[in-house]
Amino acid sequence: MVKKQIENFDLEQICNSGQCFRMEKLEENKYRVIANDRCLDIYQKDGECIFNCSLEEFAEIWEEYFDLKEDYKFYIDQINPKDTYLLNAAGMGRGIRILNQDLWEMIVSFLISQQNNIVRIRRCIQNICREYGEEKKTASGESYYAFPKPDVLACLEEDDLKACNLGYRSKYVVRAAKAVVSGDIDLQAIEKMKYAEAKKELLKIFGVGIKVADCICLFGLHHLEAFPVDTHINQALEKHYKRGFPKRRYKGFEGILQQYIFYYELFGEK
DNA sequence: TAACAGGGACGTA
DNA sequence: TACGTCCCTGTT
Repeated sequence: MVKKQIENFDLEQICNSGQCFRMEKLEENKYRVIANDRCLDIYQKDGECIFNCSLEEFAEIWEEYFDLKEDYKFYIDQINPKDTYLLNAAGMGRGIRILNQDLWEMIVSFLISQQNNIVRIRRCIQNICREYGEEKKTASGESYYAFPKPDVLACLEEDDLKACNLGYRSKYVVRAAKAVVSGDIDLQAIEKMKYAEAKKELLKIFGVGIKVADCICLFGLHHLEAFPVDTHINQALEKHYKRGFPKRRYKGFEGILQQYIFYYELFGEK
């Protein structure tokens, strides 16, 4: 067990921020996340956090995963004091962090996300993991499923994932898996690229458009300058930034602010 | 019951 | 650049 006091870290907010589809609230103050082929339970109350793992595992895996070495207050402090909308948004979503998630998992997750709602995205991914992911056990003997690797999904027919509720997105995922296995898409190479180049490469994947590519860059590659624009963000920008969002002022961490805006639009009181 | 929208992207014009 | 279409589910 690892006990920590952490600023700007709220699991409920991260859960609802729509960047991670394999994190769930088990009960009040208790959360579970599956990532890196591992399953972790976390207790959080009033800023105090208890990670149910060894100190070694925390240092090697989860500190990085939850981006805990980054100082988010530093970014929030740079918000224009006159921009009350953004201040309010960041004030409400200040516990959000951009997780360091697996690139392949993010590609699949956001292929599925298009024209889809969060509840169903979660279920789709759950179905895929149960059907094609490796079964694992927690220390206490509970079983869970890892995210299926590309080579497993590459063996499928294009429509096979319709059984997992993906609908027309099934062929996107299967084709992406085949592209990774064939070498047409080189994940390790993409991980070394800068934002612009990585985005360009991701756009080659069938089913990946600009918005999805930006989501993958932000959540799967930790390019904090990626600023995904979906319908919600678009509405917010039209309402509050008629002259455009001041990306120059916030160069290099626009993606963090995007998350505050997104979260505020979904959960903030109007 | 039917219609509609939901964190888009593709193909065609 | 614009528009119809793709699949499924929960909501109205």
